[in-house]
Amino acid sequence: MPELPEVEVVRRGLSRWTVGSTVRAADVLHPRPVRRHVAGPEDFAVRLVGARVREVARRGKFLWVVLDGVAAEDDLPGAERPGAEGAALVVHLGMSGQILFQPPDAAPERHLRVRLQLDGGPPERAGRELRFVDQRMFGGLTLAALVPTADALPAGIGTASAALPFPVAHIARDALDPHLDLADLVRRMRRRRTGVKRALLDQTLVSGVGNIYADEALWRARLHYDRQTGTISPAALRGLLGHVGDVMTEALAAGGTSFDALYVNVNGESGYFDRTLAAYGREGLPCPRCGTPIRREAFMNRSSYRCPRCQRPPRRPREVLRSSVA
DNA sequence: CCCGGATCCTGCTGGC
DNA sequence: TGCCAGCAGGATCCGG
Repeated sequence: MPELPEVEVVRRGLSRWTVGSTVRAADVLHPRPVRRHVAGPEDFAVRLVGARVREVARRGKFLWVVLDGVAAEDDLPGAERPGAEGAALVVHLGMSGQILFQPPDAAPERHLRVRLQLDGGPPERAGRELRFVDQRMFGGLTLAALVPTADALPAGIGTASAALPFPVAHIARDALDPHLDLADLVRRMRRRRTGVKRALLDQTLVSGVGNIYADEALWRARLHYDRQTGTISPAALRGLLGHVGDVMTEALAAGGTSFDALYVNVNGESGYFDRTLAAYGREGLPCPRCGTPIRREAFMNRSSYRCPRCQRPPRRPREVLRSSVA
């Protein structure tokens, strides 16, 4: 389940393998992963051929490959926006997406969806092809124009440009972005009339946080997932966001220590970092802080893990009281 | 505009 | 042994 740290590991691998290379051929084996490319799989493949990789950037869980020489850039989504310039291949891993580099004659993976043949680039990487493998196909690839952001700061990690791909333009700066405006984020979170975990998972407030790291940060902050954001002090919210950054930084370091930075195990065990998790996936196991068994609860059509002692439910879990009285 | 629930996908697991 | 419900969970869409 790729969240920010896993996606950043993939970004670094992609960058090392592809910067400077040119797409010789593109092959879409299943239409679904390119569904966001409204012009269709054929258009997607045709336009990529001849494109050259300039850099690989990331914001939250979105990756994009900045490309030179994409045919008919003026037709790409977002190209009509004022100041739009250039093109990018946008990659989202969804739940089960992987980027792999393989010899072209290697047996196709069971869930191989898209393959790109590359020419040039780093000499020691020559001859490999890029493969997008995705079992559940929640993720995908698309081509889009780069559009200006509201300010002149770099748009994301790995880019010096202030432009974002059109489909990424609504995504907030992520928890590890040095240009994240923490005070503004705290203000916006407190204005929301919703639970704190919902707010953490809202990619338009702060991006990159998924179910695992949300639960871990809430455990560290001793907060229940359903605490209304407006009832949490600014200092406590800053503390929570500090834990979000810490847990992701630690996870990224653990991913970086593994043998092959390109391999992210998204279907099986999380690998190195999962031994460090305090709450997520630990139903019935003792809380590392107080020993109380961790509880799993259904929340937002998924699971939340918390310590029932360290993370007490709010006194007024919802706003139901107010509306029913009124 | 804001909020929250439904939806899309496939494969695995566990209960009966 | 087979069948089916439940679960995994990203982003997006849509109704209130």
